Amino acid sequence: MHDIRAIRENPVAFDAAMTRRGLEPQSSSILALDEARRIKIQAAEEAKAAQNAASKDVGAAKARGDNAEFERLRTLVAEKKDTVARLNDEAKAEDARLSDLLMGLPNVIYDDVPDGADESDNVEINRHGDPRVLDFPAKEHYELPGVIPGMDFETAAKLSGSRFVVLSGAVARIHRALAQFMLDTHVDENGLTETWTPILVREDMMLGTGQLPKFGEDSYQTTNGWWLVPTAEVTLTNIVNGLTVDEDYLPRRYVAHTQCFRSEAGSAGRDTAGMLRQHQFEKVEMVSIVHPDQSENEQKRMTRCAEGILEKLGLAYRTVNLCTGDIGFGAKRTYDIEVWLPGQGQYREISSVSTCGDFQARRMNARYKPSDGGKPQFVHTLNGSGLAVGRALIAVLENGQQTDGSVVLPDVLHSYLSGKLVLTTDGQLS
RNA sequence: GGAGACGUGGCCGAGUGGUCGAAGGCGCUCCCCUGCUAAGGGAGUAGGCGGGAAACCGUCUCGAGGGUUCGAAUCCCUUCGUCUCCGCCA
Repeated sequence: MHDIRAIRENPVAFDAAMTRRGLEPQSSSILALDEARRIKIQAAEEAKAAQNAASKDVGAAKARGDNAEFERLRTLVAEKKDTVARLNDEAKAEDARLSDLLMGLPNVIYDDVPDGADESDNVEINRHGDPRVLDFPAKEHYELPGVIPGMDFETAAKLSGSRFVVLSGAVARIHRALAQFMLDTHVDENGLTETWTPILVREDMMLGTGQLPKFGEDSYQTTNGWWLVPTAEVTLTNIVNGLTVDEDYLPRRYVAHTQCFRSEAGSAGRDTAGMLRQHQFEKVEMVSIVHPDQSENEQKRMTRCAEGILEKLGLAYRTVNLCTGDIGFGAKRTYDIEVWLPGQGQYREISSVSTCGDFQARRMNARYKPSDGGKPQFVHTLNGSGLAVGRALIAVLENGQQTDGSVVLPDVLHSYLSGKLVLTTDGQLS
């Protein structure tokens, strides 16, 4: 949601911001709606003020016991009522029109976000480790002999359809180990608060974080109106929905390991092999609710948290600043972290760390009360994957592959795998 | 799933149709007094929206939405949530 006052004050800047998003200038239609809305509000409030004043006179007459005057005034006020109701409805309608328009417009992007049309224009800002060079043809994760028995797409298709998977045995264990490792690291070393949330949410929550109203096609909804979260960003961020917290409540740093559900509408045919892109997947998600002055540092901090997981897993990655054509609806800036996948011979997204400024906070009406006693201000919200578990599994499997087809797993998983850090070619841990 | 109760300001808690944005208490802020890890006195203490340079004015908000009424925190409906009892259950 955008600050209508800011648009009023500087419509040119707002149009420039929307243009960077590839949209037409919006300010003239916004300001027209705003003007109409304010006129209606004024008219409605003036009429209501008159009615309220008259109603007091009615009460006074009644109290006095002046029945004739009471009846006369009562009729008079009754007549005003219709006008007030009409003007009020009109004001609400104008307000809704403006709100609908604003809710559908994406966040204003920071200046240091590169211009560009698609992911090829993203700008690399960090790189760690060297892509592993194999002296044999690299396999994709689902081609590895030790993986095949534990990653069953046929059974999943029978159960649920395409873009689902059944994991079993060692592969399922490694998948779980990765999630636990990430969660523990974030809690023990990064100071995030472990959180467990619902994954079915009300529509308002999806509006709050920006999945709705524009991207309903990307998520699933139950018959009674709940939405399955596409990411725990929805629940973790909306924890502060509707709240005005004390300043010293901030920052709030959450991490949760949850299932995520995405329809993947529009990505038909893409990444159909393996478990890179699924309708249901797990993710360890980080969310920070911070004071506006802290959000710039916080994005760096969160990015380091995500990168740290990859470093501990011994995986090569690069971090890119998403360009204007690739960045999401609610973000002001997004750093994607891409892990090297030998099987594909390329870097693929495994984490996305976004700062949303006060964009989501305005939608959620999430504020903090300054310690100095000032008026409540909107908080800033950030979210980042730390990491996508399924993709981390892929990365670990592909990067650990050996000449003989076995897979050597990262040392940090030692305690999570009972010390068995090799996935043998027949699918066992040893 | 069935039956019932409840939802007021930062907190507690009055208020069942009339000048109530809302008594009182607590907490907090400022001032005075006192003079020492006590007490007392006074004032102030929600937010959104609209108008205004500002002071300030108007409007809305007593979980949320709608309705009845000249007028609702108070009556009605819907909805969300909490609690109690019964049933069921991982």
